[in-house]
Amino acid sequence: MMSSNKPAAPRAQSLAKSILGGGADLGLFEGGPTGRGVYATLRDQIVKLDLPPGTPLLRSELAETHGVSLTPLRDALQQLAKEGLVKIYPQSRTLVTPIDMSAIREAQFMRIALETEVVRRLAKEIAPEALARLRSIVALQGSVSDQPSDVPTFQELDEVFHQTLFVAAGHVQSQRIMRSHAGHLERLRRLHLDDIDEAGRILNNKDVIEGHSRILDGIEAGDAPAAMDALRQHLQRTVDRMTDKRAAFPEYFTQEKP
Amino acid sequence: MMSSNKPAAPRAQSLAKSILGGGADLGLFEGGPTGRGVYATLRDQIVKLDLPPGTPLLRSELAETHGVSLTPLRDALQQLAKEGLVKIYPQSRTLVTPIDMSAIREAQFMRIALETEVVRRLAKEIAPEALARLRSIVALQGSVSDQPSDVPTFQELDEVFHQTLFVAAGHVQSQRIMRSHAGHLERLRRLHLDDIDEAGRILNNKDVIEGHSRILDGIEAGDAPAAMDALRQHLQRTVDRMTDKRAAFPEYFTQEKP
DNA sequence: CTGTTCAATCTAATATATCAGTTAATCACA
DNA sequence: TGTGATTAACTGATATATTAGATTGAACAG
Repeated sequence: MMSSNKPAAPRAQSLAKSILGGGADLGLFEGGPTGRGVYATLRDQIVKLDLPPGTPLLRSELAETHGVSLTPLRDALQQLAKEGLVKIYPQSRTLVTPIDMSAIREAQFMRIALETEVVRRLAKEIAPEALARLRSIVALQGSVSDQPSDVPTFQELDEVFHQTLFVAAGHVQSQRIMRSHAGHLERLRRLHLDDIDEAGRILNNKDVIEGHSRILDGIEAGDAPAAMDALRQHLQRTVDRMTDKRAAFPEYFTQEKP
Repeated sequence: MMSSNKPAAPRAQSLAKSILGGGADLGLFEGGPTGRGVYATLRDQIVKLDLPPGTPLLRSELAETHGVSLTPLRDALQQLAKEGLVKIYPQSRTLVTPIDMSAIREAQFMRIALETEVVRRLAKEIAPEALARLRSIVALQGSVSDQPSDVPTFQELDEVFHQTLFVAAGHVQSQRIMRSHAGHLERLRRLHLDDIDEAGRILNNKDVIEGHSRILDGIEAGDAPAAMDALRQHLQRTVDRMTDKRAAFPEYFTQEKP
């Protein structure tokens, strides 16, 4: 496993892009192409905090800005509301929602539950080519440097790894459903990624790679409890690193009881 | 535990209704009250197979039949499409989808994964009043007879039990998300429930009650593996009883490779 | 008889208008 | 000064009209 100080190799970048390139809507948008385009744009802006929590979304303005009529815009806002990223107040107004820690906990719960079950099943049976693919992803991660400029690529490969687990288990759809409810978590993650030093701390490449390896070791050995424990520790470690950003950005979060 | 040949006691029925009474949309519909009403009606018809797979849904007719305009009808159809119950062909037509076994497998996978994690967490920590509540639900199930007329009530209590597990673990939202993708499974179940003799065989009260009790025993003993295994067996037993209805109703199902 | 082309019809997506409810500002009164 | 009522403006939900794409059937050619 080599660690290089150059930008991520083209292979690492292209693999991540080709698998994850699909786009923001995860196939969950219903409606025509116009609405889909507005939805993707708005979702991106919300998740990237370009439209921060509390922002009022004025339909007449948005329709003009995006050059669309009220109907596809409505479709887009309804989908965003279903994901909890927007709150539509009937007959009144539409606001970007604050980051909701309970939604985040739910997303984390779902992830742990679903992915643990995936790993359990893979430990019982996995196609050799799937295991080989997972191993090669981990190896590819090892070729990505710790440089801040490579953080996005490493993170994408991390996502590829986890997605490949679901693919191998034949349950991609569950991952899609799970991810479609992860908008709050994405925003929280964004608060961290905006700080590149901190991002580096969160995504400690060596730790992540080791975690992935231990998961695969358990799977390969047919040892479901070991694989599941490795995954739990891996995911828990990720969660623990999310230092509480609420003190720095209280206005971004829902008010929660102590 | 007494088994009576009279219709389910009012308490059993009222408890189930008061908890599950919420309605068909699980809070996932976005749009106004008109669209919500049409959505609920259509979903009910689809799930009950009153609108069987393959049925074309003509918007002009539906709008007239339900006394609504095209916009709320559109909202309703889009939500149904998101749940996979309807397929909207752009610029062309809208059809009720066939029952998709892969969607059913996904729903079952999600259920097993989420509920196993719930049970695991409850075995580590559960509020005494929550455990008492679960025990009382099981006791109430024991008071429901095996009579065919009591099948709906028993089934509802079954749902109450499982929902209460999620409530106790603080993850009701995950269950809602899971159930919102269970329309295909609901239709398959419907094929069975239409045959009351078979429904009785599927829902063997004593087995179900015993399964619930073993889950709670594991939880109460703080024995996560035992509780989880009990749940797995319980859910697996339910799945196994779903005899393959495809031979009898091939036209209701998607074509699958053998 | 089969395949291709074309036009009419049908249906969903989008555009625009109207209705229904909410909100904020102003005024009157105590 | 504070409170309640009124009204105009604003915004989302619904209704209706138009556009864009798909489908079907008829006619024609080989």
